[in-house]
Amino acid sequence: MTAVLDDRGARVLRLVVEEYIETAEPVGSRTISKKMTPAFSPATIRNIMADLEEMGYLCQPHTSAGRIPTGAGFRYYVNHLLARRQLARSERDLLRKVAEEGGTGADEVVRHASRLLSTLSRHACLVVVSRSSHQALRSLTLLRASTDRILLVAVLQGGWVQHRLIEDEPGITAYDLEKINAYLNDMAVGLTLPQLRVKILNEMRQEKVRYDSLMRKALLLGSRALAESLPGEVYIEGRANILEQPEFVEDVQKLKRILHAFEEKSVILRLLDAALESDAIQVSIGAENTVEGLPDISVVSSGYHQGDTAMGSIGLVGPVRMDYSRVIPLVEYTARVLSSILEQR
Amino acid sequence: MTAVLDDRGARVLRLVVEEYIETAEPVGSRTISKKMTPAFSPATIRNIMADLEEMGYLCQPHTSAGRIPTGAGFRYYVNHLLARRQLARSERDLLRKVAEEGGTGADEVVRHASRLLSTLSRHACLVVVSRSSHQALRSLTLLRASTDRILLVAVLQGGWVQHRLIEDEPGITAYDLEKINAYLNDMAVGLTLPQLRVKILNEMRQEKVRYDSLMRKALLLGSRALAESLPGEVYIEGRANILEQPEFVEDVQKLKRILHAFEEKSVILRLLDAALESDAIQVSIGAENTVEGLPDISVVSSGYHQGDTAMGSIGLVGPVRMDYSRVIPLVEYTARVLSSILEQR
DNA sequence: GTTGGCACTCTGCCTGGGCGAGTGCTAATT
DNA sequence: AATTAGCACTCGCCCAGGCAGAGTGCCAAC
Repeated sequence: MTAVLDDRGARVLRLVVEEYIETAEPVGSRTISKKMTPAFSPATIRNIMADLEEMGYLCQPHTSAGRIPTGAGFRYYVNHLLARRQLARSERDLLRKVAEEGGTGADEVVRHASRLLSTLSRHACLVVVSRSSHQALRSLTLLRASTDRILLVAVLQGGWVQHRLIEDEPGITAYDLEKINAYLNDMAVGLTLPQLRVKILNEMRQEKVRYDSLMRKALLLGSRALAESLPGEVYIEGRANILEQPEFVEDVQKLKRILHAFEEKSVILRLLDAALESDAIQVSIGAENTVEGLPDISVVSSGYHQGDTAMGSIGLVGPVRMDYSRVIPLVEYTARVLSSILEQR
Repeated sequence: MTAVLDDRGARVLRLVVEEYIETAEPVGSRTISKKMTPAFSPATIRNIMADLEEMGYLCQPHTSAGRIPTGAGFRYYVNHLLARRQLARSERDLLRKVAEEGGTGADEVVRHASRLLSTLSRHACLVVVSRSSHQALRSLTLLRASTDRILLVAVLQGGWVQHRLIEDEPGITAYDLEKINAYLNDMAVGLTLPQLRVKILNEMRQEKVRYDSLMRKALLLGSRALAESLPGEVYIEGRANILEQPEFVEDVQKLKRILHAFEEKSVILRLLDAALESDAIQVSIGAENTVEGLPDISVVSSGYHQGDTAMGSIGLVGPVRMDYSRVIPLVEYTARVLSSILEQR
């Protein structure tokens, strides 16, 4: 699979890929011949291209059209041939500046960055904000929301706010609630949500709890609130950008599949899965991603973090024929900016 | 404009519209002739259709094709000819059942209903949850979110929760915050947010406030938190459904415009504007809506409410050639279910 | 190893003719 | 006076055929 190419072959492959990225049309030997330095005649190029085809890097949509890169071809290109284009200073500044003005809440910042990234890249941008099980609690408050519902508000390290409604334990007065708040807060602050959950379950087994009905209520409410882990948030910006890609517009089936995928949170999560735990950039080309039925898209994604804890991932979705040399640095830089902004809070 | 049709004309118009809704193709005189009871020959139908064209209800895409209804034709159909189809009992039950299981928070319920409506109708469904200026506050709480930020949590009548981060007034201790909470809560409960805002501004002018620094801080925080009214929420479900419509698929420009519109909150708001304050169903056909540049879509929408206060609106977006006889009752019923579910909390 | 030449293949595009659907008009019919 | 049959006409659509262009593979020459 990973047959190594000699210098000439690599150059041709690179030119074919880049030409194809630009035009979305099969690339012929003449075109490459003109672009090569040192120049070779079309005939020579044809020979080389035939070799590349044999190795599985190129293919012909039909006899006697030009060639287009295969998935493997793109993969080789990304792994070995990619000249990572520097972002223009103006773009870097724009990204940083706009992202910094993104709003007060951490969620807003993330969303803002994603919108910006989608505009700059002209691709659809997905973001996952994983409700981190690593963020420590800064405060935990229960409020009465209605006669039979209580609102749990959790503020996490770094400006993340979560709330959740829980069914009420009957007979909790406002006064009780205050006590319970104080009690839970004492227990909770500094822990992560999963840690808190374990702690609560442990406490509940303690002897003393049996005799203190208030404590019992507090623990019950707490355990109920944390029964399911808080779900992550998913944002998508720039969906309309997928219509900029001729290969999607020409095939409505693909369009449908992509738009459908965008409506399922679980699918998005799987698309950005790879990037979640790592800060390195992840490139999934064509069928490489873990989602069945989307063999025509590439995902370029990166995790972002807050201090030491992974917070989520951000990524672009486009056709296999993506301009990786531009998209990769864009995503990389955005993730970095995001991390650095989040760090400051 | 509103030229009244005689019985025959009305029948032909109705058949043309319904046929066109079904097939998306221009409708010829022969087709109508076969469907009419009592039957008329194609020639007669042609005469009638020519009359309808003169009145502006029909038009021909080109000489010697069949006819398609104009916007005015659809309008006349909706206003005078529409046989409102009953929803199947199964659909009604499904809608009600699923919507009732929609979750704990009011937002979740709304979102759920919208998702369901989009599936049943096979159109894109928009919902606006207007952060009502009519909902009374049930509680108002300030929490420390970080060293220089405070979190405002507002619980409104009926299970709506809002939060917002505000910049801190320096030097507010946890103890202060508790006092401030008690003070603000006293003032706020039972008022709507705009009312509270006015009250706060009034209080600030009072003499006594000058001498009580805590009160001053409280009012300052309050006024800052309410400086901008809380924005509404917008949800869109079933975007992929617009690809089910041949007229959109065939024209990428339309597709782009629609998808772009879906990415702008303000545009969505304007699309559902008409329905916001009224509980009656609103039908905007083609260019009738208030958004420039979307002359090809129809919006069928209805407000929903909670008790006596309007909460927002829900609507379907599709091509002008929508099956109004089905879509209208669907939206109507969903809005009603939504209102009744919200009432129970 | 590289190149020029050549025959071949395939697509895209244009053209023209035939077909079908639909129309408008007029004259005949009821 | 309303309806209908008949007829000539107009388009859009589909298909076949032809042509141009781009590209290929192979072979022989450099």
